[in-house]
Amino acid sequence: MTEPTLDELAAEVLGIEELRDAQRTAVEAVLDGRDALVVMATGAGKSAIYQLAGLRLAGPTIVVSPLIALQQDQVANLAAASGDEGLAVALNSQTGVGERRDALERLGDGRARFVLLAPEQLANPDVLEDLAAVRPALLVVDEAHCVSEWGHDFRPDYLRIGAARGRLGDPPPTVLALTATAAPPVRDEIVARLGMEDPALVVGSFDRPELWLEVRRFEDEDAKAAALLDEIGEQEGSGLVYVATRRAAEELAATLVERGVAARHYHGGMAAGPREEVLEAFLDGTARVVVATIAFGMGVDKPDVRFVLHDAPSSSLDAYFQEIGRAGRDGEPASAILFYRPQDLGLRRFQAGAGQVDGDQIARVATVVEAVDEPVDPAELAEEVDLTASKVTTAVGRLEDAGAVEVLADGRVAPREELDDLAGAVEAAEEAGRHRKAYEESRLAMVRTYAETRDCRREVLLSYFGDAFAGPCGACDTCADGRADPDDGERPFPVGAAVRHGEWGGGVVQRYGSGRMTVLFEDAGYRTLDVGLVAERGLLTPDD
DNA sequence: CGATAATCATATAGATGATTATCGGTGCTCTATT
Repeated sequence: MTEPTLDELAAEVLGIEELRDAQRTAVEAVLDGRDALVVMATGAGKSAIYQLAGLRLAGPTIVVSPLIALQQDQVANLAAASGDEGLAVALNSQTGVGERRDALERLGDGRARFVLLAPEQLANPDVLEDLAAVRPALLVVDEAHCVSEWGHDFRPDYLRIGAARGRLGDPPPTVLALTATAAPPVRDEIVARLGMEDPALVVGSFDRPELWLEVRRFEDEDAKAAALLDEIGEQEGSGLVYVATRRAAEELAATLVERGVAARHYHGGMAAGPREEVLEAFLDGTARVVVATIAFGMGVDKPDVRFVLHDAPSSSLDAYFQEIGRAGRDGEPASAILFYRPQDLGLRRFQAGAGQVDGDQIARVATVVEAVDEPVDPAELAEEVDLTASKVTTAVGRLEDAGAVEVLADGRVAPREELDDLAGAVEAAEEAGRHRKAYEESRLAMVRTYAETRDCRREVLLSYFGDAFAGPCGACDTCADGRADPDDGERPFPVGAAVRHGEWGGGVVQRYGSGRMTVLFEDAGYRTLDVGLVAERGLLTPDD
């Protein structure tokens, strides 16, 4: 009996008529036992990659997914596509004891091929042991940008997936990371944190030509609010409005309802019931507009979203691109308009910089870890040093970055040799914190660049993701206004060139525009320099 | 960082402006109660 080909498997089990090249490349890499990072636009069939690879591999596939709702969707999708109700199972805090035992049994004897879970599950040594026992062949990290976006303070178990992998078998399972949005430094971090070795990098096209890109600038808050309301009134079809606070979501939705717009609000402070209800209403068109915080969106696959408006800039272009990417998935024209006030970057700066700890707090945590003979539980640590759990998490993360402590698979914190020099370790941890902050600042600066550019917006956006798109695109406000400056020529280094700066170290040229060039430095993040000055003063030299 | 709520000072009773304090976004899991 011959094995079915990938195409046959895709057609018969998953109902996929034709595999795209990128999908095939990624599946084949994984089947060869090679780690892979796939960056592909939403809707391009990322799930099919792990599904196909998983069906072909000898052992079961573990899929790490950030939300329980997404895990349930995936379980249901696999069941529906294959007609096999139990092909995929989920493990989470809501799984009962019997259900859990049954799931593991099915994974063990091959009746179930996929298990969906959140990274927090991998922090539980018992779960890890149970999973290792079914000899998984593949570890998939879906929405892999969460490693970088959430791991540092919000959901630290995202940073522990790499360590968990090592306990899932010998040799450990192949790692497949999937995401729709990841600029080069985010990709590098995913690869490093997941401990991927020589990964195959599969990057699809980022451009979404059906999206109209526009930024409207305001100085006055009231003027901005009025313009936003008018725009929502004029837009036709379904749309999303992203706001920065829960309160703004509720207030704007209420104002829209007063004006006769079928609008609802959505944010993370709502109970599960109402949240689900709003999502349903948006999907079936009962709610034409949803006003939401960043809580809304992951896994929302509605093809006919006609507009995504932003009342405030996002914290990064990665986040912005993901949010506007929810429009126009049917390929029909859709609008992405940012209502921009420079002051609004302040709130995002705060939000991106949250989870900062000072030297004293780091020192207190380090002292306790150093003083205790055995690994410490973070909860005890929090009590001992009188800090909140999240502060302790951040402090531990910084110390870990500095190589001074180690977080074990069960979450306990153990000192490393470097901690003997307490002052030195604390200083290194503070430095790691400053580094992180500078990086976040530079990402926010790129949002500012996008908002304030007079060049083609599509070019700014795509170059951020390392795409060599050269404007004008003809589908953004600057191109339409004829403002987009044709590139005036002087390019001391080509895009993609490795350069070195006296203060900021090594970096890579990202893009040119309006007489300025953007360089992504390894240590200092994104920086924009004047091309004339670079040439005149020799600010940059070729590297390697 | 910036918007807003709370408090204070003034200087004589109700309100205005100045200063200070607080808040702001994403979810999992475990535990204790209804």
